[in-house]
Amino acid sequence: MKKPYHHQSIEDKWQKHWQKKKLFKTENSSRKPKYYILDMFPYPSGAGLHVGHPEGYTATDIVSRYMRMKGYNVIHPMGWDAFGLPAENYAIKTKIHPETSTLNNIKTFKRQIQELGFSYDWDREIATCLPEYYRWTQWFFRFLYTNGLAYKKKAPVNWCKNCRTVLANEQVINGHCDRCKKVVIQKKLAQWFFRITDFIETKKGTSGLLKGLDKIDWPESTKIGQRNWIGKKEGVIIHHQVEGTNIQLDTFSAYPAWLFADTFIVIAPEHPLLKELVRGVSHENAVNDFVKECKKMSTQERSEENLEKKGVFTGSYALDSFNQGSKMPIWVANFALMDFGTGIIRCSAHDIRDYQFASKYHIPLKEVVDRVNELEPVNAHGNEGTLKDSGPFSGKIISEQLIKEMKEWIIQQKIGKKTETYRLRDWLVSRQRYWGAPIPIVYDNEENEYLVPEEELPVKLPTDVDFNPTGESPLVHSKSFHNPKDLMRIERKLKKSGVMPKDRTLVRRESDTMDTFVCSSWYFWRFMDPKNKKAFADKKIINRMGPIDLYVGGAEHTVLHLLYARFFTKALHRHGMVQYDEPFMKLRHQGMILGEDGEKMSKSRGNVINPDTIIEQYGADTLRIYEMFMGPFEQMKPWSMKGVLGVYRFLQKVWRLAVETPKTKGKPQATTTKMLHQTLKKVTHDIEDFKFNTAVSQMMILVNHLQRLEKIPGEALEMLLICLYPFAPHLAEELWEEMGNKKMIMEQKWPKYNPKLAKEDLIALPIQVNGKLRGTIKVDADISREEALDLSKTQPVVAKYLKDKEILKEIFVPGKIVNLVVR
RNA sequence: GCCGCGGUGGUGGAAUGGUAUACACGAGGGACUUAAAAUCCCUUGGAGCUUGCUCCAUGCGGGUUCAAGUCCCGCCCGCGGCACCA
Repeated sequence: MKKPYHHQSIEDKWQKHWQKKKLFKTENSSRKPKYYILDMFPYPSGAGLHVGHPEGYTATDIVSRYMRMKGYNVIHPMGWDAFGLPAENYAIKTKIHPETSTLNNIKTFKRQIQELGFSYDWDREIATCLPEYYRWTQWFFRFLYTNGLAYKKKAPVNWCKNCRTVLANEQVINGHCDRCKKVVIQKKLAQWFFRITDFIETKKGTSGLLKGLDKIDWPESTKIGQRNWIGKKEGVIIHHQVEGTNIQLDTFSAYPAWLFADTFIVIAPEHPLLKELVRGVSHENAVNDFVKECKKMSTQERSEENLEKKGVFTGSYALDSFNQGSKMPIWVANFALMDFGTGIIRCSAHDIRDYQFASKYHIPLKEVVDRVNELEPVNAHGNEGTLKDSGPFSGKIISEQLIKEMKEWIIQQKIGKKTETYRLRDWLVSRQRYWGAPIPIVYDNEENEYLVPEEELPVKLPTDVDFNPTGESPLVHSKSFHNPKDLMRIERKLKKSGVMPKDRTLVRRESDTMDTFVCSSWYFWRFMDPKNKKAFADKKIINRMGPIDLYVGGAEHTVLHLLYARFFTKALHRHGMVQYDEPFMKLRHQGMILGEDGEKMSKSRGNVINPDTIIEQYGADTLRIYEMFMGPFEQMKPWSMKGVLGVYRFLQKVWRLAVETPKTKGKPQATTTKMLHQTLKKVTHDIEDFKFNTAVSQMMILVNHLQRLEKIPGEALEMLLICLYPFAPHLAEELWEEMGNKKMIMEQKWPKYNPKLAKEDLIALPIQVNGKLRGTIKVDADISREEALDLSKTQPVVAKYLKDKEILKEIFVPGKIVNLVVR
């Protein structure tokens, strides 16, 4: 009876069956324990699904199917991160409305994802660009605003001339736009910010963005990435009086070892105190010119590594708090940055940058450590040397302990205080773009801002817009967006509630939209209660179904998305809306899949693999298993068509085993039973540890074994199919049915392996002499020490090495090894 | 410069301090076949010779240990992140 493995019809059959019967629908009311497994939802790009997507999705699908068999109520949803620049840029080029292209892309993505047979509950599908979703994104804006966590500020912002929009700090890579790679410049604009910095440290019972990391199961490198991004530095602030005035200048120091060496001070050109420091007309002119020159430069130019260090003397001196009686000239310098420390720096010969600056302008320097090499300035961050000319610290060797003492001394002497600085800034969320959620704010004739009342949400995106970027949001010129009738209605409501004075009139809406990262900062809650019309999600439900037990996605979201989602969770927690203050309990990243040439897949290189082609030729089950078998989940790895074929052959082998090999009802032989339990054990542990590649190889070992049998015991086939099911659900389901089972394989319980049966009872015990392998003996696994040693010594291959030697030491590790140390 | 990750056969990779190279790919040989494909079986880290034994191999150099791919110290190389950071 020959019947070929026909993957197309099998996969089509089971996918239809699953969908028609809604077999993966999750009820929030289930009595089973919940387990929430989430993929980072994709941006539905025009290019369609990338082979990198199914890598993560297969992993979560394996865990989902496994956990369901273990008796959990698994919530496993999928949706679309559907707002964003690419759709808008596409609209500019082709005049196709972003909504049209996005919905089209979603269709393609959904088809492709469904063809891979993932067990998503499609009744929970969401798309962030739909009004019923972004209504709640706007609700979150209201929530943050109401609680003082959203504010508008005129600030120098990162501006991309090409995209004609503001970018968050996180979207500026080396001074270049994250999207178009063009140089980013600074521009002063009124922008909306979220107060994420209020959540860095633990406060009011909500763990901070730093502390919270300690209690979650995330890759250590990701935690470190978040800590670095937050960039907490503990140090001291030093106070200085400006000579002849009451002005106080504060400088920051993270490492106070060299403070006695400092001889001059530099201040950032943007610093508000600068004006008050300028003395005399000539200095005033020079400073004004210099500030103007600095303003002309872009961030990129100003942070160029070998930018010429430039500065101008202000005419003022600060009194040195360390060296009594000394005066420190105050300079404006282009390397002093307003957004680090206090914007003012104490400078010394022990910093290469400061040293170069001082040499150029002939500013006197002082050294507090003897230099080894006269030509080189001592590195400021080195931690070697003995201090001299350093007040009470002269003669002491620099050490962690000494730094501590110096900090204490500074506080005692009242010349400074302890402080922390952070790299993290508040999150700039305004975007001068169309394809995003409108910010729910209106303005009156005096430019006062008001929140759009909740019942007026969603503030819908209009369709009468011109996409060509002008630097203003396309919404500015939309007539329907600023419809006077709507504004009057909102005005009446605002006046009625007493928020807005009677003598004013609303004139316009806020026409900026929100950063798409806002939409993706809360989507995991919407999945829990996607149809809710009264709230973004029911409070009881988000406490019941959350937090996310397992979150899987690319490592490129190490900072941005993960930090923002944590911030949202903490904001809700602080205001009593949710019981947990971390959203993602366990996080794993999939490694990037490279092209066959070992390079990143890209259209221009022509090394892109289309999942559709693989599915058509080899089937979804092959693609799924291949991507798991490629290598360690989190590791980067190149694609191999030959490898795909190998997996396909494996599945065909399984097929033939089940369909062509005669079955027997009897108990499997001892060796087969052993291998079954070993496989079950390994697959169980490997799924839980995300070691899918070795789980697959163990199943291959089992299949190779079974293939050699004349008849295959039914029990063995059953167990193999159960192990295989999470990986290749279509094939497993089909063969399960083929075996004559009435119930589906997905309804089976995940069997517990028998540790006794999984254990080998006869082992090949290696015998070493002086650590070198000299032979192995077949023995009982729990052989005694004496027996093992005796047996070892009498082995001819071993005895040869023991002849005329004195045995110094006998090592026996039960079940592992014998080592005889001789001389 | 700082932080993180990695370096094992021809290739992807496996290995709680305990037989390094599982599993897969590729290659070679054989069976089946008129032939090919498919399938199955055998061989496959390197070197040497006396062909079943010896030596050498986990980026390099040291160390700890009865025993190191694994732990420690010092380097080299590749990848990723941050960086005029006071």
